[in-house]
Amino acid sequence: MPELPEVETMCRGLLPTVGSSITGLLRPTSNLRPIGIAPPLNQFRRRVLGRELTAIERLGKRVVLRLDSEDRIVFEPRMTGRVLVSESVSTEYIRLVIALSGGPISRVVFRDVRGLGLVHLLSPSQFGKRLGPDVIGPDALQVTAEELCQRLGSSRRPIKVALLDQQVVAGIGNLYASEILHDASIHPELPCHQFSPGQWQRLHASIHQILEEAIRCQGSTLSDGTYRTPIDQAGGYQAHHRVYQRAGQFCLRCGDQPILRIVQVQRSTFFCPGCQLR
DNA sequence: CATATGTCCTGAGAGC
DNA sequence: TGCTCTCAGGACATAT
Repeated sequence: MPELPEVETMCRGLLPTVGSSITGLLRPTSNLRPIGIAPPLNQFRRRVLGRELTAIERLGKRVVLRLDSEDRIVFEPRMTGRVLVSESVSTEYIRLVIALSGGPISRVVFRDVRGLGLVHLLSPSQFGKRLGPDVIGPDALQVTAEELCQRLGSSRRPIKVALLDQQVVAGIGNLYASEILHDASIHPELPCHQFSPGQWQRLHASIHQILEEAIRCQGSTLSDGTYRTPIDQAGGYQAHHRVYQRAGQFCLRCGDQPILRIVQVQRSTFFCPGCQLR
């Protein structure tokens, strides 16, 4: 499941496309249900053909390709969406191909097994309305401890639930939320309004610590193998997981409590009852 | 307004 | 073996 570190890895893989021009937009014929592409393919193609890529940016868990027309192509991988630049990749589940010329990368592929992902072409005003700062919170790598406290200090929600809210802070998903809270020694069910100033500081430090390390490892490739880097390699951060999918195994920090799995908002949360006190 | 729940999707794995 | 069932969780729509 692509969260901030995985999407950052996708963006870095796409960086060499800056300066290239779009020469084609293809949707492989298949029995696959077409994933959400807006506007419809013909109009999409008309607006992007011949355009130059001017920047690759990450917006929370989305990949943004800026064009010289100021339109933006936005990849939203959601659960199983993947961005690939590799030539030698299976054609299975490919939903969209962007052909390029004038640079080292000749095609960008959006592949998605479950098909929950989306690709949008947005004008500047659409982009501002749908993905502007009122809709998407500050990036998890930019947010300060003070901002976290401001945004959540009066919320009654459990911290794990609040961290998944992209309007609060952008980029954290289910996997890294558990890892971050374990690193910060904060119980996932602790309501935000009960936080001490020191806990906001620790949370902030752990957000940075965990996400930066996961980026260095190029993200987490889980046993289902759904996420891989843009050149189709496995990430490495799964070897660093301390709680995620480790229910029943002893905590790697305190060593005397087994990791528990609970469910919050219909999502699994993993934590150590010894290290993460309420 | 804040918070809670339902929905989409397909492959993997469990259980019989 | 082969079927059915459940689960995984992004973002958004709808409900309380």
